[in-house]
Amino acid sequence: MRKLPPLNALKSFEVAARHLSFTKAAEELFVTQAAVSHQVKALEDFLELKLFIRRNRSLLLTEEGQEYYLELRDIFEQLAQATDKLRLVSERGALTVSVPPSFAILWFVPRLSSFREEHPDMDIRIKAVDEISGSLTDDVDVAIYYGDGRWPGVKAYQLHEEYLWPVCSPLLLDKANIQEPIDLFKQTLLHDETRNAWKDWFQLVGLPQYKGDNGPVFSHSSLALQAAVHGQGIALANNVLVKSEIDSGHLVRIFPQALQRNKAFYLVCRDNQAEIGKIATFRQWLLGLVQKEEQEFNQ
Amino acid sequence: MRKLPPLNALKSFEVAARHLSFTKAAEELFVTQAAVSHQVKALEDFLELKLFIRRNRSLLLTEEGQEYYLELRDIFEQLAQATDKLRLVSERGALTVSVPPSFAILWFVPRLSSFREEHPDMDIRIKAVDEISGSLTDDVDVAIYYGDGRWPGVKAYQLHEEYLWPVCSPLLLDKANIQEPIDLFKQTLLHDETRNAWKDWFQLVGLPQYKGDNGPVFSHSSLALQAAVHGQGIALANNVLVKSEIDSGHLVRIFPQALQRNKAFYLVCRDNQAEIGKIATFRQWLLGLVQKEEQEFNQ
DNA sequence: TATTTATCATTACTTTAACTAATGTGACTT
DNA sequence: AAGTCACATTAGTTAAAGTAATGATAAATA
Repeated sequence: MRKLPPLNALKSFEVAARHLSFTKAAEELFVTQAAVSHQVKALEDFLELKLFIRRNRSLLLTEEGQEYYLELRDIFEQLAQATDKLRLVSERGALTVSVPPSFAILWFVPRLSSFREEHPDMDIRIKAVDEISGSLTDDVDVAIYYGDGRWPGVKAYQLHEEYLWPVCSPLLLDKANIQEPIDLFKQTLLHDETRNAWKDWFQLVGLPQYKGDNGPVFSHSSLALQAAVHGQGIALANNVLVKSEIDSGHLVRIFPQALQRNKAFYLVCRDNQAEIGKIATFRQWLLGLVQKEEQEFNQ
Repeated sequence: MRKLPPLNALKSFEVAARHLSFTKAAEELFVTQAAVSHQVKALEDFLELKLFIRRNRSLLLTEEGQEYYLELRDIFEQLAQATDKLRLVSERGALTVSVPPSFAILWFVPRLSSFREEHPDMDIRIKAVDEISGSLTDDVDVAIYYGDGRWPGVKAYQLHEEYLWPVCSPLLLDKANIQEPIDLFKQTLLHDETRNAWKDWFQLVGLPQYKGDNGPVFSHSSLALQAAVHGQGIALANNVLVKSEIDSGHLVRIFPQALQRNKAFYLVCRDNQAEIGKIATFRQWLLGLVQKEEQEFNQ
């Protein structure tokens, strides 16, 4: 039927053309430079034309090579996308979600059983990651990001309205005689890595002179909350993350003032994958759950 | 970088999906059924899902397989096109032209030297073919078709206005005393395989009762003209094909009546290749030449 | 119901394609 | 002039693809 060029040679060519170097291409392909040289030569022999101009220290594409490369790049891109998509259209098999650790522990994992009930065929693989940037990598299908909702190349769906509340354990509240914000000056403040949060809160309640920088700093807000549960001080907690500890009575909210931060947790996926099978299923479940919980809260 | 599926396995899959049969796919790929089976299995293993549902006498695609197949088909189509194009963008290397034999001998080949002069880097490979249908095959880039200009999937450019003229050698005309069309009744008529041409011509000149079916039949009009040159009878000749023999005086036109047939020679190429390098170059030369010759004729 | 047939799967083996290691080549660098 | 960098080449190895033979299954046929 069709007489297609040697496909594996095309792959070598595409990579070599992208790097304009056989040596670098070989690294990317985990083969030797000689292998790339062979493959490119085989392709050139098949096509009966030169794709590269070999200068001694530099490699450049011929006109034909340049044109072919651009088309091949698109073709391989399409192939990669079609293949990605394939993995995601079926309801069976796993979906990998990257989640910030605190959100995972305090909110996401406790709610996962509801997903398993609704979608027993679909497994969720959770990957806790600290760095947002670049966490939507090859092996990750969707992610939870914390931020302002503006990230390039992705679709982001906000989950909750979020605030920061001062919280502490009921025991501490009993014995410490905390009536007004100014009473916190004598207390240990617990910090996570969101900088200046306490300072901003004191500003909010009309105490701008206090920096609120005493007390231990935890790498993750879940650790700060854990410390608060154990009566080690007052934490400034995200309403979403702290919800279950408040519901269970392990922590109490000690003032009505809530600090708004223009940041929230977002469900994030690649722009062009938003509507495909598993990803849409997962999004519907997650956004539905958030909505349901907010309705219950407002009743 | 990207983790692409095994490319050769994709090819086997695409063919198998097209035929819905491993056996037929194997035939197309010139391998055994087992080879296709292995390749498809390897692909399914890589993707971790089934592409086919194997029933005992029938093979069908799973939903995922169907979706993947449709995308792959497009991708391979694009690849084939990009590769074809590549061969044709460069001015170097050959362009293969399929030409009906008579047109080749009488018109095309004699004019080829002008092309070589204008485009010394570009070789023309001529393939004389009798059958128009399907002559624009894999190995042929452009073709000359004879017909009404309507063929699906191709671009067709008409070359000349065409008519049929009665012609014979000057010697025969001398000795045979031919004054009016009715005098041809006593002459040997030479036929090529365009059926009913003489009959139609007699109808044109008001002699519908004569079928004009005596005389030898030649498989190609060039042979009929060759017979006419040797004084063996009167031929009904295409004005384009006979031009050089008339110019040289080997044949003379014996009546002014010209039979119109709504058919002509066309330059034909694949729809989507009309504007690429060599093909456009060749078309410009050919159409330009035709136009120049017609201008000279009209002066 | 038994037999044949068509089609894909599987296994053990062979062939071919891809890759490697070592070395060569030519031009720029120092 | 010696060193280095990057691709080419050659000969030999490894891995992928393919084959041949056989097995399994279910539909078609007798």
